Amino acid sequence: MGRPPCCDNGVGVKKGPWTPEEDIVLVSYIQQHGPGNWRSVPENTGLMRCSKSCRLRWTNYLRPGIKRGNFTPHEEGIIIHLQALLGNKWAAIASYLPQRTDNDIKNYWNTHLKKKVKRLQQPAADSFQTTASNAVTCSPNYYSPSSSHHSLQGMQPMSSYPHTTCSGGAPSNNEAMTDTTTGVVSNLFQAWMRPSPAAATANCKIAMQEFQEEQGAAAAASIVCKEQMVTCGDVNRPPALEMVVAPVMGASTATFSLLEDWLLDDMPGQAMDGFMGISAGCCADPIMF
DNA sequence: AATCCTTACAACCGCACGTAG
DNA sequence: ACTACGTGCGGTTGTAAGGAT
Repeated sequence: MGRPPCCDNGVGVKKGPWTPEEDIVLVSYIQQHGPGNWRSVPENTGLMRCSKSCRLRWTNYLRPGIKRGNFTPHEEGIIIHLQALLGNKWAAIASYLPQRTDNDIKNYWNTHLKKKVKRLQQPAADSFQTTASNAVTCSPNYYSPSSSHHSLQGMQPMSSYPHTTCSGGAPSNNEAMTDTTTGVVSNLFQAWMRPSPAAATANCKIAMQEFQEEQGAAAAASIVCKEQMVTCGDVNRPPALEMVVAPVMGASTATFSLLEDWLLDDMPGQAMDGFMGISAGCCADPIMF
């Protein structure tokens, strides 16, 4: 189509870090006119910036409601789970953490979490529960409904992820996933976030049904949801929902229980408590939320 | 104290999609 | 149907700050 590169590759376009003065100009303009029509922003404000740069500065830094600073263990857990489920779909992941930008999450993953996960997976590689069909066992955990800490409870993406288009960019390791499958995975993820195990199971089954309708029974058989009674010390925990997501996840090799073990290891008591809603050391097995 | 290396994060780049004309 | 534009997204780069030597 021969679209010219970006806007404003012309002479006099400023690059590099934004100054406070530029920020003020941009924010005050957006306060008056609202975000959008970015092409007109440099023209109307006199900013020597490309429209794209203005948009990025706003969405990644100046936009109200953005949380800055360290990621909490809870946020880390969400990112790790979602990255394993969805791959490098940062915008989709960011939709579950409305206070964080996709850029923030992407940077945090690249600089912190990727290394951590890799470090974890390396020594434990032999214990991966992979089957001949390259199945990956995921153990999403149960969020205790009685706990005020089940932080994922009720959490929904800001936008309806299954309808989000995944455009552009280099192929991720989950590229083989179809849009439908991505939606199903998202539905499953939401399903096991349900506060009550019954609701979680029900939602998972619904997601399964949808998948079956669209992909056929054989494909649907690759996703197994089951209930599981878990005894943890002297505590009888409600049925946990366990998903086995196999071909759906393709080459993804993350084992959630390992990730969770890492989270347990890494998290000091109170953060742990906030994340899991239970005390550490209760279970040697995959953690029950 | 100076230099080199590593880390963290802001910003840029290029591509793809949706849509209005 | 085609084109141009506006925007979103993911990957990559640039750079400042802190740490190691």
